[in-house]
Amino acid sequence: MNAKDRARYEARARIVKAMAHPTRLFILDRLAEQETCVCELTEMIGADVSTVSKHLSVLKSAGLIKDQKRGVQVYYQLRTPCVMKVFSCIEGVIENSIKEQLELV
Amino acid sequence: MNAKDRARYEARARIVKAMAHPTRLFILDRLAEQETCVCELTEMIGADVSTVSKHLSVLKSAGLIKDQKRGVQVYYQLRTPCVMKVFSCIEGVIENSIKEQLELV
DNA sequence: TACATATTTGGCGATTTTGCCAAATAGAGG
DNA sequence: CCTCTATTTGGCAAAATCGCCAAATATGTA
Repeated sequence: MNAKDRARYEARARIVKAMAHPTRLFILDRLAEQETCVCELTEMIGADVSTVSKHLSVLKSAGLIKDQKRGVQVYYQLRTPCVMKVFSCIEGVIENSIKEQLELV
Repeated sequence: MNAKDRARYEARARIVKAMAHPTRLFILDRLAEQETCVCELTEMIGADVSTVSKHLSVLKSAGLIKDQKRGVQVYYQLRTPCVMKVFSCIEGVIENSIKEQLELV
């Protein structure tokens, strides 16, 4: 594997890593449905605001979401809808695993 | 967010985390093309065999790949082809980011 | 200006991840 | 049985991630 390929996989990994957390997956799921402000997300998630804010900043630096300030509040939006396709793939993997475990019994 | 939802996002995150490493993304990419043995992957990646083996075990426990022993060698295969869709989504995110950076200039 | 609310940032301890080495395990062939 | 090759596992130190608290910042309002 040459340097160029290595760089490509690292770039991809940066984005996948940004998604690799239950709270961040929840945020993406929610934003796919509708844009939401930090305070609302914080309430839904039930963690410290600073924690939620940091998760948002991870998603934003990865280019997955964008923000828009309105008054005192900051609304976050999904930048690309294809994130949902990723979810359906993941669900497929989970279903496969469950099926297989049933077959073993 | 209730306990059931929380569990669902954690299950998803386990799988996304399994993909969240450049070497593991490379392995998935390669296996999508053709099944490959550990020794071959190790050579392509250029890391210690034990390192590659551990990466493979991460992908396997997540249910993303499966192995098949043939003689002394172990061949790994993709368990679901939809991983490639994830890649195309990721590429889209990367392209969006690049476009936007160009617009800023 | 002073105050209240919303959000981000700095920092810290705790946990997890990563990659290498060394050692253990497994199968093929002499 | 012994040896060689392929692979996995145990263990450890370095690096990254996580979540909370405290403090800083920003904005709307009295």
